[in-house]
Amino acid sequence: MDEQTLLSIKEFAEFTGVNQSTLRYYDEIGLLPPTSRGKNNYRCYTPFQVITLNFISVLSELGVPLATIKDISDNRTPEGVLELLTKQEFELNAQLRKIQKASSIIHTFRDHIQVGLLANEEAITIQELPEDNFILGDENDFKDDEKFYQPFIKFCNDATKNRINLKFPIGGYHDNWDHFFGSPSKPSRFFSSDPYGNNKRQAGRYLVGYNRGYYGEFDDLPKRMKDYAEKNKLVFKGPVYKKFLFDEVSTSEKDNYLSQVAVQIK
Amino acid sequence: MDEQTLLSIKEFAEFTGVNQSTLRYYDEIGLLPPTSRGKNNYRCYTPFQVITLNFISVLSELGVPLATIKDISDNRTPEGVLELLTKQEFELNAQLRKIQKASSIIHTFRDHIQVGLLANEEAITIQELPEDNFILGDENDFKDDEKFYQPFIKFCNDATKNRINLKFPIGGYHDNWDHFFGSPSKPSRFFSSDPYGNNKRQAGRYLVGYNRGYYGEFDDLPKRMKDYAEKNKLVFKGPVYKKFLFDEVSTSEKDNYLSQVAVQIK
DNA sequence: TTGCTCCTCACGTCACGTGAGGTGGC
DNA sequence: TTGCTCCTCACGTCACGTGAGGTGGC
Repeated sequence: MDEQTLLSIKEFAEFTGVNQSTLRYYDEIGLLPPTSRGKNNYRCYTPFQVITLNFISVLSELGVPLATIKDISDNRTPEGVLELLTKQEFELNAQLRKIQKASSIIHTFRDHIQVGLLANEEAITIQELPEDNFILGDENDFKDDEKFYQPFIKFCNDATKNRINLKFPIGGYHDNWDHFFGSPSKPSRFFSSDPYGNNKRQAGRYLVGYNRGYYGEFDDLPKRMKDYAEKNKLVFKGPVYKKFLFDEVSTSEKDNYLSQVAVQIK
Repeated sequence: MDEQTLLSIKEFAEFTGVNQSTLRYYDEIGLLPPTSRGKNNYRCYTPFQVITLNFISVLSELGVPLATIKDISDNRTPEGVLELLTKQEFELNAQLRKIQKASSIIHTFRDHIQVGLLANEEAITIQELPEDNFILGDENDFKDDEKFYQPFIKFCNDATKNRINLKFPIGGYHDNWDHFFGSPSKPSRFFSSDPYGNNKRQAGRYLVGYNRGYYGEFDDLPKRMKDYAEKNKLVFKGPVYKKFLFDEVSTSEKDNYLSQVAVQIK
């Protein structure tokens, strides 16, 4: 093995896309020492170490600790490496599912904000809404004229039990229009806008209104929607859905939260 | 907001699955300070901060730096958050592709090792092999009686140009049987066992032999395969494929590398 | 007194990245 | 002399995790 056929740290880094300082670190911890040292004490790698390093970096990028990789590598046998790889394929599937879940969470939030930005906030409008999945929480129990902190805490508490993933946006649900009109800030239940949820908001024509203000503040929106419905001879059916298009996540000012209220029309 | 409706750090950690020490750290860097401090200086969180924290942890788990999250969060507007999320959805797709690529690399290595473990190393056998994708490198140029270090370095050098991902297992390719028989350790080309490659090893009947030893050491395997073919009146067609089932990655001893040689039978 | 929950501060850790200061051959 | 590649050593960084030692109310 003459020196011409060995790789300098620069070439080795270029072939593998791994930083030189990372290579020195791998040398330091004994994970991948160069095959030899040339004149000037330069590190020399054999071309085939490209294969080893590439394998190491695939595992490392997947989050396998270097100590684990070193353990296997120090005492590598086909059986041992096979076991690691089998475990990793399993792990990879878990990672894939996690990313897909994160993707759907981000998509749902993005969708909420986008609907908010496109909304004509002042107007009450009739809209054709598509089917929408969600998961309902247990029935809320408002004692006296309590705010919704307690019911919300209960909703969080029961989340695991109800298979609710609290990372999706959360909305309010009223059994029917009269319930909403009577106590607009006290939803019968909370729901999670989980696209894999097994409750469905039907596709169809909805009367939709918006309101700026903190969670539960609807000002005169219930009345404006009712007036609109009476003027246009509309009859409501089914539950009332409240979504918080702008909330904690997307606005710093509480007065600027944007709620959407939707109820289906017969 | 009386203290009963505020969450202790313990409850907050339980609702969100985030460690208490992480919460203290988020407080310290100003990313998510508790709404207030109770008696004893205890941290008190409002229930709705569950939403904020969940959002933070989704982003953080995707690798968004806390400093970036804090920047957006400090001055959050629907437009700003929308922009971040749009960027993140793009990023997520890149992550997905990366994981899928890693998955196929790991699967391919696993497959190589598994074939090696199941192989009857002593025997020359006729096997029905499935179609197999790969990517061919440029033609090798062996000067004099040079070892394959130089050609291999050239293969690595040209990898990007040839769209070869060096993270997949690498094998040797001979244009035909005579070339292999004449110089078994000097393949015409190297190839990468990339399942998305656009070269294909045909499905069909192959004569397959194995040999223990370092890269390029085939001992009497060529002769044994030839003898077997003559005895059984087999005629070879097409190229010879050499795979390294056990290599740098799966064995520490060079003498224990396991090569597989396969050539199609008419 | 014991248990429990919380507090702060300091230090450790993982996998590097970033200089600072120096070498050695063209 | 200048440029280039490499070296070592020290220190920084990111996002926490882990104690150690202390408080405060039942």
